[in-house]
Amino acid sequence: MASNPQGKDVQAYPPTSLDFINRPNPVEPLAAPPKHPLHGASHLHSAYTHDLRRLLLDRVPRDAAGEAAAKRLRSEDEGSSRSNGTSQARDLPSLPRLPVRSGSGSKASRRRLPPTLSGLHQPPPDAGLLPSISVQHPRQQTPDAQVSPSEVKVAGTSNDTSYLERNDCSEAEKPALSAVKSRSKKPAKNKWSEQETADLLKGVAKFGIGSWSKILKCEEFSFNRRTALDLKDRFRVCCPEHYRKPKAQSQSQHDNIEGSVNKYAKPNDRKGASDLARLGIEQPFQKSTRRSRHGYTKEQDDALYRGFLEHGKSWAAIQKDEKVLAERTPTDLRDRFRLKYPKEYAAAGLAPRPEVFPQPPDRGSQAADTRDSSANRDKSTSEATANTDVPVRSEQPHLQPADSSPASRPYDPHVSLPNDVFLGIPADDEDMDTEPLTLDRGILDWAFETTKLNNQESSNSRGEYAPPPRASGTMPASSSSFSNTGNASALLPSLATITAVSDDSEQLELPSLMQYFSSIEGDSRSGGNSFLSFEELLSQS
DNA sequence: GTAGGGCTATGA
DNA sequence: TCATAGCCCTAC
Repeated sequence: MASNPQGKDVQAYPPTSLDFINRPNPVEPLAAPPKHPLHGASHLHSAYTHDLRRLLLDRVPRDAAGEAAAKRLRSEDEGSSRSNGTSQARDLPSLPRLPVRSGSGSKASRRRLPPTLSGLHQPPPDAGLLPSISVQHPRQQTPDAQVSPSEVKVAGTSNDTSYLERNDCSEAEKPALSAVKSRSKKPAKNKWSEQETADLLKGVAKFGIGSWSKILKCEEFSFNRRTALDLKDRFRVCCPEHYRKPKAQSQSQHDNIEGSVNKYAKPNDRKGASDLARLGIEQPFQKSTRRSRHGYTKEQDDALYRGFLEHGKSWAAIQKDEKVLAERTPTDLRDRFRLKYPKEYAAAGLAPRPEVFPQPPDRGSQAADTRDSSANRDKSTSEATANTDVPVRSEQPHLQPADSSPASRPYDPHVSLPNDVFLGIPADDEDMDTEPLTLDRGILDWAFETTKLNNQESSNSRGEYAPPPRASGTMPASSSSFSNTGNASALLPSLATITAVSDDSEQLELPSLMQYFSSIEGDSRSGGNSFLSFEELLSQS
């Protein structure tokens, strides 16, 4: 802590964005002086130098509010020097004010999010100007790389929620995750074009109803990011009369099917015989040879369980032994038992059922990779299930799998929630009242690993924060390391804990992304206590 | 015959 | 459009 000529303490580092964030709430001032978010050194918020204040005012856009603030400052300066000559007013910065909810009298005690955490899973608004911290594929920033404004905009408004698709969270964290997901997960509509529909119908004419994957893979036809499921759904809309004859015994169900078709299908979505003829489809569609589905009765389930107790996993023996299961194949029985009694199934040393989430090429990026990783995940969950004797599927019925879902994709810092609560992008204040912000757990891995590293390495005995190795240039893979490091999950606060902060003065202190940026930029100061200020970030861009 | 894992019908 | 679960394919 240095001293200015007036003898007052000033902070020993340029103000970072987090300093502005941690400015006391004008509604509910902090009882304790704020600390630096990285090394915990206290600094007085009222100790900004006059030069800094002038600098900040120069940076503030000279809109009406900015002019008013400048005028206010000037008048305060003059007034204070005229009146008592004290430097108190001079030392109080007149920074841009935090937004204060109008008419918030009754909500003045509204809980404030720990600002250090609230934006960590979000890139800065101009993230495209900064080097990638992607886990697996860091973006190659060439010196002449130009980022168009539209690209930055896309990064800031993406609907991608991959950073939310995690299944390694605790039960307490799930509500928070689902809340954010429900807020941000809104995939864009991908309407079927006439050409796509024509290709679909031709494909059905060629391969038959139900061969959706074959149609999808056939190079003869082209589809815009469709899955086999999409093809089936589209065909059901276009040709309901060809798709799965409704159950004869239930006229109401038949009505429902027709009703649902009419509900969603526009008149020109329905394809009649004339439409098919125009596409060169003269023959009726080949029906699927697939057996129709039959739900299991309680009697069948009981018989299956009984048979398993007697014959173990000899499904054929069970099928022969239980009359009520005569219509099922041994594999059917295996499938049902796997689903209905996962615990017993795992106890028999069998792998749990794989979870399938078909994705179009672009949504899943690389289908082959998805499947490979999905298989790996299944193996790992199988081992976990066998070891813990806990049915994985029944424990996590609503979670997307980590690998086949977007969760498996690397953490992408260029994907963010549409609002940044502290970097100036307008935020929906009402949402903030009811929905917690979430933090990508990968950052916690990193924090934990870094802390551990600092404790181990005596070279940094002053306890200073050490940035990640510059050579890697990547953030640590989050899901695997976190789920496998029980220590990390034990030492770090759960998401629920973070979002449930009730004491306004409590703020978790985690390493800043700014620090990381400075390290991968090769800043020689990165090992010390210097941090990139706004000025430096702007100048580097 | 069984296991692993993919495909797709069904209904919301 | 999606989640669920019954059905299916293939390797061993």
